[in-house]
Amino acid sequence: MKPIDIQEIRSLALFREMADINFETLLRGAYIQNFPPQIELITEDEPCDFLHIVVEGSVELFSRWNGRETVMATVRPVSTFILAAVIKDSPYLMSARTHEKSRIILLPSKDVRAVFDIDNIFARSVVNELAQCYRSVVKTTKNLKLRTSIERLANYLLRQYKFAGNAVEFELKMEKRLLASYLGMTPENLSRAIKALQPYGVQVSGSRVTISNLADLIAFAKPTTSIDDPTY
Amino acid sequence: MKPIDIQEIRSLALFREMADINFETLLRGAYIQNFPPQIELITEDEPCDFLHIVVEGSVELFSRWNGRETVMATVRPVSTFILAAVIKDSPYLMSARTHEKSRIILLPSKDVRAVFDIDNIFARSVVNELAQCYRSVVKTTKNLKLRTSIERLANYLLRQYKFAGNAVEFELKMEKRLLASYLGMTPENLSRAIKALQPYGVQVSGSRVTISNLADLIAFAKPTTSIDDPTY
DNA sequence: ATAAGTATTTGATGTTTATCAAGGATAAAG
DNA sequence: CTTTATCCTTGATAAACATCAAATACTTAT
Repeated sequence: MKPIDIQEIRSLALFREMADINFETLLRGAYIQNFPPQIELITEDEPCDFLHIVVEGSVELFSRWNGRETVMATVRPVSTFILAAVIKDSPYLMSARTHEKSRIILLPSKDVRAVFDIDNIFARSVVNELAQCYRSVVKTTKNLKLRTSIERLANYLLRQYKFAGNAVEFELKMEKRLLASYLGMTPENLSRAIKALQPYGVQVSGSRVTISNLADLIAFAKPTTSIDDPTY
Repeated sequence: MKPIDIQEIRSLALFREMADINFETLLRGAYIQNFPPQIELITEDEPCDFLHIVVEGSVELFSRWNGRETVMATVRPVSTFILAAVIKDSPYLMSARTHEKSRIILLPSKDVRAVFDIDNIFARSVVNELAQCYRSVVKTTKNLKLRTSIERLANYLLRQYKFAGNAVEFELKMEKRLLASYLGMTPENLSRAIKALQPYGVQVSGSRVTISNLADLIAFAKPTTSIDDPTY
């Protein structure tokens, strides 16, 4: 593993404060691997063997039922996924596949649990991370139950606007097909939803988004911290 | 507080294994209160002052946005709610109101956090509880994104059937209006969804549910552990 | 027990969203 | 630079779901 990777992982909130010796224990058992795009890394319902950390590229978390499939989240560097399954030693609730070519670190679950058992600082970081994850999924549920698909898109664009440093022009971070699934709609309806936002000052050409009338878009989207602020 | 209540709380997974002295610290700052039905106990976006424990009655967790409202969960004795907000010292993401007349214990957030800081066993219980909560909301999201409203109802009925000890006759635990909101549909559509399940051997009269053809209902609902098993 | 109020059901209708089919744009591969 | 494949868009249609209004069934209070 490259020293630069180790640095980056160590700087994650989850690992930042733990004892050196325990961090080293985790690293000793760690694998690092490069995966091509579209490789299924983990599969729903299977036992949980590793805590995954995306170092480069990106990973989709998705779920299948009865022939249908939905994107639950996209994980970008540097962050971990499926911590809850690792801690509870339970099967995965979601599948994961690389979207782009990705570099992934695999920490054996039992090492993570062993360190969790002896390092109280790490245990506290795990609590914070899980509380964060929990709140994030609650926001997702509220978003799905309280808003129409056009409203979800409008608020998604405003979140991206903010993420881009209040830039009224930015690039979509994923293909529209994936974005549609993430937002809980079909690709066809995403196309139509984009058109429906034109009167509120949104232009999308390819992956380039331009918000020409921020005030109108905000008035339509009615964003609220308790759904749309990821830090809240 | 009655000794019987203390017993029950102590027997919750969250408090079962912590040191006596710390449990007593929590109790010292605790309030217990009786609330009439339909009292708003906590309000979304407000600072989080207490960890709540329902001892008797029931509480709805719900959320509002733009004049709409949705039921996120129903909390029944004996269990806690809004642990994540307490631990992160963040505003509530959901509102809560008593559904029936309820007895609620209030543990000041700062006491909970103080004990969390010194009692590692308690901290580990918090992790387990949060991981559980997280997985539960992920299941909710999958349920909403992958299933139609009739499918959600069918699987809900099967979960209740199981919860009632595999009884093909049982009572709905909440009013249909609330159930509809919980399942992400209108009351009108819940009525129609119930009718739509008649061909699969479901009769509902008032709050009494009878499943006369379990095999057919299962074949239609296609339940899966990774969405429908609360212990998974 | 009766009346008033609330919850549920039903029918009619409208909106939202999905599906299917086809055409157009874009990107990767030769 | 062209071909091929993939993705995206558009239109037509259908299904799912919401809304409104009215009727019926429950509850609750008197």
